Amino acid sequence: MVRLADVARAAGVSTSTASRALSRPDMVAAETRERVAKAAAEMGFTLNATARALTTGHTGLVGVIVPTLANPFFPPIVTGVQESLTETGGNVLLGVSDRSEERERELAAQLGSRVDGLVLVAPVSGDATLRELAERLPVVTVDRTTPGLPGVVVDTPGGVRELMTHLLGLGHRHIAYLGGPPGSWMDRQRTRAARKAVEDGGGELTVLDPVPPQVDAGLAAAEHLVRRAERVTAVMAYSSYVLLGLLMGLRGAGLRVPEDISLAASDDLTVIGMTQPGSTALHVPLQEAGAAACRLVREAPHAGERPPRVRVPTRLVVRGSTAPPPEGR
Amino acid sequence: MVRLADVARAAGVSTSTASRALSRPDMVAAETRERVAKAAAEMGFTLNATARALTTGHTGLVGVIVPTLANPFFPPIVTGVQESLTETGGNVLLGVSDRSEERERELAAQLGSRVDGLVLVAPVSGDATLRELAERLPVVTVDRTTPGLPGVVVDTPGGVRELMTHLLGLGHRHIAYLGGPPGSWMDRQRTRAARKAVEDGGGELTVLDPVPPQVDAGLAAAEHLVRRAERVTAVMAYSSYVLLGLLMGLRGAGLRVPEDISLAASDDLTVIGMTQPGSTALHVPLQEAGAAACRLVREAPHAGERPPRVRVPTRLVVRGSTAPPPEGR
DNA sequence: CCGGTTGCGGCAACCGGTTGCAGGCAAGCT
DNA sequence: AGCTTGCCTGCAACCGGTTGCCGCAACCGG
Repeated sequence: MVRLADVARAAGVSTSTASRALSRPDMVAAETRERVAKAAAEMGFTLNATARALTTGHTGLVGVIVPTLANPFFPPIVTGVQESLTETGGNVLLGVSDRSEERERELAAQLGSRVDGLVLVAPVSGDATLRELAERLPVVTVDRTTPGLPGVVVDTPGGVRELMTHLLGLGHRHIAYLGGPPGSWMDRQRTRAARKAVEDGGGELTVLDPVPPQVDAGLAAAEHLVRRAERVTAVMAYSSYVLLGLLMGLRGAGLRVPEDISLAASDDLTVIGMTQPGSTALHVPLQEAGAAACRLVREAPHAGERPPRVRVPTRLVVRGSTAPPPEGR
Repeated sequence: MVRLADVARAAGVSTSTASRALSRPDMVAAETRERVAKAAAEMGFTLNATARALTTGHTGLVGVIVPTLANPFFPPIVTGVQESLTETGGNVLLGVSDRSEERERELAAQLGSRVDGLVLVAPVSGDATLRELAERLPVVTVDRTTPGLPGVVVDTPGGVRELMTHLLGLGHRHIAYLGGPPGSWMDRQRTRAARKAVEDGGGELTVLDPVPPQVDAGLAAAEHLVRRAERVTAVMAYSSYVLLGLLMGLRGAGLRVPEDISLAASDDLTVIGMTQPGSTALHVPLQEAGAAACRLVREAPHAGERPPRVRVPTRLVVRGSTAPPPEGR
């Protein structure tokens, strides 16, 4: 392994000069700089990032701890961080917590001494633990807030409102929300936002029983819906998978989408844009959320009295599954 | 930031002893060891991974470079590496190449000096570039082989054979393969394997025009299929999305799955297990592939004359979408 | 009772860079 | 011409651990 000292010798300068020639070019005469650069290139030299990190105190790495990569919700967040980091040559040090608090803590400890900051996505640890962690290095949470810590959240309530406004604008008055997962905090948020938006718009919201995020759940709900189809003219499903089931089930019962009934989802997995017709959905800008988190980490205001909060807006993607209700409804 | 020297002082020993007490416990008297451990715990001390890496020469990190995280194919591979690494307290340093050769090279250079080895997933760089890289640190490719380098590949041809054998065993004789993406090397592999398996089994394979991995493509193909439905009794689609389209399209045309026609896919995205009935598919053990790659990297035989190759077998998951053909076919 | 082991702990060099400080030199100023 | 100024460069300390080697003390057997 060729070291900086070797390059320096080859270029006939001291290691300090070689170091400066490579990392602070403006501090070195042009001619010297080029001699060093040439020698480095010829010898295939790269600065050793570890050694560099040791002296400078920062590594250029950001740790990202996610619950899992199996849920399509999380990879885009990682991508967002990575992308934002690329601008400055940084990289992502990944941790997967499997939603275990112990593992999360362990990962934070492991990564802590290698990174410039930590992005915790939907962390399971308690507020106190997180705050303690934040005393040692910059920490930002995503999709969760902790008093005293900077955080990034997606404005789902705002998005739900926009989606409902879209449906109301098309003329729908009887709208159903098929929510879930049962008992989830997020679901309550969505339900509340949906109800308020629909009622403010002069409509009526039917809140169906919450279901798990699976296609069968949508199929079952479709059956249930068919009976009340003469009243409900539009359905918002909270999950793309559920929407898929709904779509299949309603079709199976002979209903047309969107002519007889409109469908929309409050997330936007790839598959949903590929149905026929494409389904209207709430695009959740997870990648931007990741990038925002990365920026917050690097601005590194550690813990402050008014930690910065970023709320990233969703975007309504109108595809073919929503249309005005049938005549006379 | 509390350093080892501080702990040592608090415990009344030298830093060397403190170091050994923490990293090589058996070299130190039990009583001393405990005194150090206690001091470390009280002061909230953690060994600085960067400094440690500098002296020991290994970091405990493995770099994983993937083309993207947006394709559901790749995250499981990363998870596999991560999981295999967890056993020894290692972590994953992630790179996303966006399928750009330049970016890939850049990432390899950046990560190279921070990791103990590199897992390149479906790399786009040429063989020569990869071999050159492998001279500097252990490199393993996944889903691609390069002469002289260790690699992990998924045995898709073997899987396709198994899937076809399953269909033949059910009694199907006229089977169609709906492949793609057009022009892909992998598709040719699958086509060849499928043809051989079906013909060996006394059946007849219809190779449909390759399509892009999208639901609409499946819908369109379904229409096409309906006309020849009296001949073909089973279809293997190369992509879950395509299968989904097929399923919708065939149902729309009044055919029942699996009573009238059997469907199967040669990959196994989450959504496919959630159709009604669940779809038979070839489970591709991406996570195991990642874990295998990680093991290879750490055995670190660098480049050798007979670099180790791991071929991970697929697993046929029989769900409800395949059944014997209708009577008399 | 003595020399030889054995076990434990400390000294100091080292990993591969970075950086504060000071010296050397040439150009600029009076 | 003499002195200041400013630009480059080198010296050496340092980042935070690890580890080869040596010394010391206790313990062993003869």
